[in-house]
Amino acid sequence: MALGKDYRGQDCALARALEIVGERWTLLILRDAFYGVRRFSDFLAHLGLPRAVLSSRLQALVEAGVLAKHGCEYELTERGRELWPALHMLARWGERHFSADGPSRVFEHVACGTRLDPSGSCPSCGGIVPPEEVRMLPVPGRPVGDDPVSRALAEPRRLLDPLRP
Amino acid sequence: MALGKDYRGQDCALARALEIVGERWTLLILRDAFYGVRRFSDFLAHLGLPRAVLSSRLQALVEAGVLAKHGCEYELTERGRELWPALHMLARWGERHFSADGPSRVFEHVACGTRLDPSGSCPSCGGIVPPEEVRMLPVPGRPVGDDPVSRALAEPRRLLDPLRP
DNA sequence: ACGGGTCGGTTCATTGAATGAACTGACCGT
DNA sequence: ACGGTCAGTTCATTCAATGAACCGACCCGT
Repeated sequence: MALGKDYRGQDCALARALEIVGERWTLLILRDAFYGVRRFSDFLAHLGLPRAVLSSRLQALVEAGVLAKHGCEYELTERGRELWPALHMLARWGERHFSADGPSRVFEHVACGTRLDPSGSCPSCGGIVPPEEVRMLPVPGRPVGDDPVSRALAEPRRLLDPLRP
Repeated sequence: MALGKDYRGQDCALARALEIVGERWTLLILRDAFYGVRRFSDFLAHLGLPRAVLSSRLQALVEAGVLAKHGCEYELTERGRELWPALHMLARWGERHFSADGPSRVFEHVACGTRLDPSGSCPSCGGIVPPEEVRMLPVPGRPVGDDPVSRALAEPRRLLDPLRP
């Protein structure tokens, strides 16, 4: 964004949220974090954004308490993990309306194997499923990128499980 | 955002969604649309963004089928109204973590008067409440802007009800 | 019919963020 | 000591955001 990333004068919770996660690339960085990406070079290779931007975004997210830096790994905090339902809803909306080829990944509740509904709830258990209890399953037959992250995400994975052992 | 608003090469529904609603100001414009704002000058006065940016965003949203232009009014389409739960969740997240003074507005289910939970569901009826069935109630004692929209939003309103009669 | 005001934009120069390539320095394994 | 990877920083270039000025259509009162 250009010229001031803030939304001064808006007495509105949405404006506060967008000042943190509303900049270009930020929500995609967080999506990767939910997929288990933790290292600078992995974000870089998978998202293809400029290094300077990634560095700046990670720093801002750590300052906002959304990510925490442990050594050279960035991990979602509780505050960050609470974004999962909103992120999931937004992604399902994009999928319904703008993904010509249908979903590229589906999400299910680990406990019961039921596919989540668009709101992020488990239809059989009821209620929003936290990310630790969600498994992501790639839809087969999709092109797979040639970076290590894309290859790792071609296998089913539980959210938040680190990509590297 | 600068240099390409798209996220090429991401086979991801979230990237598709962000190409539509991920640019600066866009989600705030849509929030105002849920509050009943429909006219160019009302968006302008309430958000305080440059006219050129508002014009460009409204045009893009119409092209994407999120808004529809009727005469000189912009209205949410069904596709646009489906964004409500995601928008609400993001706003509640911002409110929990970054609104020092607590909520400035609260939201209740018109049918039963119950306050919505953070996921946008009605605790007593169960299930996500569509925006037509949500009433917004401003919290008293807040500073009110001096534009017509801010004054109108200082009264309780049902979402999507046009601001002007 | 004319003049003034509002509305819904477009045009334009300036500013600053995003981009991408090059560079730096720490750490590792051999 | 050497080469390679990793995690950034620096820097020139490009392009979107900003804000002010401008423009035409429409309405209203005279």
